Amino acid sequence: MGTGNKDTELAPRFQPQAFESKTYAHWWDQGYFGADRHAEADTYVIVMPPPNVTAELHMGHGLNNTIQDVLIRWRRMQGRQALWVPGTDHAGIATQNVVERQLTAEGKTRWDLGREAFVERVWDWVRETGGTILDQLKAIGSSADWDHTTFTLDPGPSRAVREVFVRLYDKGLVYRGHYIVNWCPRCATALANEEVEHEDTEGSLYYQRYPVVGEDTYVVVATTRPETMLGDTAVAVHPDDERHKHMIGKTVMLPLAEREIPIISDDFVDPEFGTGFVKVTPSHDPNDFEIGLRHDLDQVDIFHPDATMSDAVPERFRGKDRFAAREGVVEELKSKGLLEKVEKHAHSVGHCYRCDTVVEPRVSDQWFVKMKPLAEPALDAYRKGEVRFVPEHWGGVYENWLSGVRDWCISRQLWWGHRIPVWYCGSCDAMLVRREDPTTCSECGSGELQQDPDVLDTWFSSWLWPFNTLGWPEETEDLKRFYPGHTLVTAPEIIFFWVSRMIMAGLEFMGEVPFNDVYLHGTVRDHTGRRMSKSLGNGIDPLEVVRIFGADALRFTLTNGMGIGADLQLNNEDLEESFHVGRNFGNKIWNAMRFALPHLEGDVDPLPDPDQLELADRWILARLNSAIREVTDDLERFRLHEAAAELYRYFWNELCDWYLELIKPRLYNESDAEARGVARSVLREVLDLSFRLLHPIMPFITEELWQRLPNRAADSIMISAWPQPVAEWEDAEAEAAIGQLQETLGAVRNIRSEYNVAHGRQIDVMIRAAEAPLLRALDAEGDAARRLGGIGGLSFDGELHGAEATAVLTSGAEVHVPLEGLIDLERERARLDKQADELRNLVERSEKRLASEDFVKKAPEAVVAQSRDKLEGLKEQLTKVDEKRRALDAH
RNA sequence: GGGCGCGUAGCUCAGCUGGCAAGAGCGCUGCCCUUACAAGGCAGAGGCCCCUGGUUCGAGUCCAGGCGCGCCCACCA
Repeated sequence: MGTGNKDTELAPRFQPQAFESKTYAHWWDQGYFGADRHAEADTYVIVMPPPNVTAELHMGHGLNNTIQDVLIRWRRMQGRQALWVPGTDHAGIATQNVVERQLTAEGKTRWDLGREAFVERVWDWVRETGGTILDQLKAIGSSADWDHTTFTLDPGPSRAVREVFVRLYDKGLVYRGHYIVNWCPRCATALANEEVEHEDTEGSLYYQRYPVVGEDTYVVVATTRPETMLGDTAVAVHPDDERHKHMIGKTVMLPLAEREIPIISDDFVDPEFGTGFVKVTPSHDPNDFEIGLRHDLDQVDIFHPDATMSDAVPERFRGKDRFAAREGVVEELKSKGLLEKVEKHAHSVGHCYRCDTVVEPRVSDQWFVKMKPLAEPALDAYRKGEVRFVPEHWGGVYENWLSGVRDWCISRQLWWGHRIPVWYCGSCDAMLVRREDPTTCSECGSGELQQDPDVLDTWFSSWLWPFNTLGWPEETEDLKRFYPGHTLVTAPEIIFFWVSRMIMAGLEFMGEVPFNDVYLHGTVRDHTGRRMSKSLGNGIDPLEVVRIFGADALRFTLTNGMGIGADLQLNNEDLEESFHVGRNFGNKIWNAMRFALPHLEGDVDPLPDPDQLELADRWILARLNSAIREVTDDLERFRLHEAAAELYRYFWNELCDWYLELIKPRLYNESDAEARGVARSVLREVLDLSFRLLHPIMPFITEELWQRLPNRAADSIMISAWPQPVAEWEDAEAEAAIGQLQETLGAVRNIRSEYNVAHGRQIDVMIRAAEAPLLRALDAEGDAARRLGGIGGLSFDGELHGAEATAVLTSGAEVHVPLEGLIDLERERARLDKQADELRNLVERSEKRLASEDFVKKAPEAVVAQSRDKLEGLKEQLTKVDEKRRALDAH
């Protein structure tokens, strides 16, 4: 970086704590996170799913933001004007609940404080804790443009909310209605359908007798909620129900309440269920509400907002909680002989998604958004391919939901949030829907205006996120330049809440979808498979992981571990087990550089002409090319786990295990400056490009090490160019040669290991029937090969005596190791027999395949040819193994 | 009631458009503190790819059915 740490000595261990925060601060100071709205390049925009403003970072955030940062860093390196827009959400109901819980602990309620003081108290809490999470995101390396940080209650987004409300109202898409909605008695507010979580519950079905007026008989209704009978205003049967249709028009006496209610007929009733008679409670059941409208039934609201019984019920029940009332009702019915029976009954019960209280359907005045007109374009856009989902099947979920979408209840009886921009005139009853606060009534001039007490659903501001963060409704430069964006990274559970609504809002207000790709990642789980959550106490604190293992280890582990659309399991009881792979990989990278650095002192020439390169150089460049191709392709297809795995494999098993070892002879040989120079140039180049490939996933260590490389092309790896494959680096010849060398050394090492040849002891190796690639490799990399195999004398095509350990390679080349005194003939026979068995097996399979006329005729020619070659090779291997085995017998 | 996902080594999982002599990490076994790395190196053991049928020259991969797990939606009185 600017200061340029040029130490050639690195600490022997990777210690991320030593540089991560310093590196991050430097990036920010240099302004690398911002996109230039005036630059020519194509943009790449991600809007961050805004975490709740008072949230603390958990692994879900860690995963979500790591993915986004990988994509942003990669696209930025590709030269796109990459903008990642961060921010926080006021999270109406969630935040209000937190503060209410604080009040509860103090023995107070929000009503004790009053609206103004309560909201001020929430603001205090937000000021105290808000934004913490953004700092925590920085600790994991997030390169969001913090200058664009937005809070959903900021003046801009607040203006946007009003603008949207008024526009939709003017279009008739926002309306006020007296409907039955989901009501949370604890939060004392309405909820949208999506905010209700259904849980299967083993409940009871109560069969209750309602005496028929004027007759000595009764009808039996079945219900899971006996207490609601106090609000019944009818009993219904199906119009075609032969058993019961004669009852239509009669009247029953509602027990306990002692009210007379009619028997009516309605198509809704399923004659198969229960007795065929249904109690109708228009105030407390969505279906009954509809029936009530059709038949003009009374609505008897038997609950207070907190679900205690209201004055509409007989005095003895008043004030009781709904569940206590249920018991009371059941007891009384039983004692009066009006409870026929009780059956077990499985059904699902709705719970508030924020406090888990059982939701109560309740009739009230609420504001709604008419969804159909907004949903149609959103469906179209999806069907035309303007929005794609990864994994694809989520598109079906999106489509399904939008196709059957119901109107969206957007008013909340909360105090924390965007106030509904509607005023009611106290003198002429006019309703004013305004962008700006009115002071007088436009109808009558009165100043007696009361603003609607409710606030808007949090998602009513979130759905504008892709453009309200860019200044909308102002026609800002940002908006023109950075809308529409490109990728949304989030979890599948908010497809309904957020993803689909953003698409609707984008189309409605901007005329374009807000992003093209929706990447949906899985859930982080603990080692027992449970979702990690605060309430379960099984979470892992990402910051603790950063402290112990570093942000890069965290990021690598998350990226590498999260298969596309799959969940990620981590062990919250053993952080070492979960994160050491990432940490170890960091250490490997660190040590590769630690090895390389002393060899890169002084001037390092650029890559020489191809004809000056050694075989190993050509090989690593070809392998690097392949890594560039694969990693880029994986990122393009959101296959981050495969990108990570490929990088791990390439860097560790090719670059470190082989290339660094192969060039050691040249690097250590000071007497051949030219050969050493070539190795240094290639080493520098390969590390440079490898660090760049690694950078999106492991930004800190790559920056730290890249800064120490000579001949850097940029001030920071963050803004260096993403590697491109180089056509001249393709080199099948080098790949074949080194490939055969690897197999040869593998065979030698295997023999050493099988015969427990001491590590320091050199052995002679004789190779017979080597093909050109292997000869070439042994010629070019002989010194290294000797070192890696602990080989003393290397000879070719000599006489066999029988007392050698032998391996036959796939090319047919034979590796013989004379082991005077060490060789155990029995053991060697067994080795060869095992090898021969395996080969015979393969030969058999291969022959069988080729013997099939269908295969030869129908399979592609290349496949058949490959199969023939393979068989030939196998046979040759087998022959040689057999030969050697016979020679051993003769010995 | 409808829909979706998953079932591959002891564990956690890759395996994308069918060509696999089925992979990785951890764990396990043996040898090695070889001057980049013991957070390491080298060598190895370990698999009815859930079951049954089908399509195909060829199935871990595609199709159908079954079993087992998980999730989502639904006006389940």
